Amino acid sequence: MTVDLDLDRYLPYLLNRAGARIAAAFTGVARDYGITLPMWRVLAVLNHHGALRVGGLARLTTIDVSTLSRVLDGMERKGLVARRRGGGDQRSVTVETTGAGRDLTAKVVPVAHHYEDVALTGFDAAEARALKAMLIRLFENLDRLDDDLRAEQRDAG
Amino acid sequence: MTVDLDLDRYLPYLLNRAGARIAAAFTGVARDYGITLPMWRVLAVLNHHGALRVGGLARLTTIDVSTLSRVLDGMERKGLVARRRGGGDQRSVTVETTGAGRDLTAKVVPVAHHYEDVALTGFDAAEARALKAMLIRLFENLDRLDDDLRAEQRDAG
DNA sequence: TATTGTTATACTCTATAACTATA
DNA sequence: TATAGTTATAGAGTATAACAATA
Repeated sequence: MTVDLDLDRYLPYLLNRAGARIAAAFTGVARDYGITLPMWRVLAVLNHHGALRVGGLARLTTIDVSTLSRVLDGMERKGLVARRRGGGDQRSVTVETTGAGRDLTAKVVPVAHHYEDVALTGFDAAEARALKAMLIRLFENLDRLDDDLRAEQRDAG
Repeated sequence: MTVDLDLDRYLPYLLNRAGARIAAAFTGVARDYGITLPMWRVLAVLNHHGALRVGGLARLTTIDVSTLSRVLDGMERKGLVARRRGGGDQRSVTVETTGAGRDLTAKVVPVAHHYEDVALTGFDAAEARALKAMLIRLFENLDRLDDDLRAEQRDAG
């Protein structure tokens, strides 16, 4: 080891490895149902939160707005979601699932639960809870970091 | 909520969100040093494990072999790594960092540590250890799942 | 015959910026 | 002027399969 970075205990590496594995597994599932992984993320978020504006959907799916716009194009072509302008602010676009979108979601959700169960094999309920709580704290810390970086750039620019 | 999938407690979602955030942050860092995130992953793995064959490097970076082949093309053009054929099996190609690659790694590692510290703000040492241990178990469970799926496909095909 | 790695190809995602419409 | 979303575009990653060389 030339420089001191112990990958086996380096959080971003461990997070990426686990995330890549679970994403790869679910990419296969999504394909079985004729969609991509980002499309499944959109369906899952809409299922949980109901109709959302594009910006909010982008934040909740961690998909960039411009990328999401194209993902939604594809989903509209497949008849899974519908976009409508307005709802107060006429600049905004609200996205909601169609009946077909909800049907597909209902089919995939049990598989999603199964994969989570497999991932958590050997974890007891308390451990699983603790893991999820820590992932949430991690995300919030990084969220704050993002804000700080933006503030620095604003001050510098 | 139409179907029962509580995203706020759904592990793959939480993992993806945290992973996406940390990847976005580190994509910016990598760019500051003139490389991409996958290139940084390659440098970090080579730094930790020493010279590796392409296959092993692909496994340890969670980058597909064919994708990695192109990433390495770019890194060779930048003079960060060198490939050499052989070392026993003449089909294999061994990848190692150059002096410039090691210099760059040495510059990025402190930043990597900083980002880990920020991500773990508010975690005590025991919590951080527990989180990392659980991420490793998670990965191993999914690894086994991957093997099982491959076995099923083999049996089916 | 199977495996290692590269190459071809086509597709998806990503990121920046320019643009339209509205606020 | 600023914001919401789309579109243009170029690039980077991904996946499958075909391929060359070696085992």
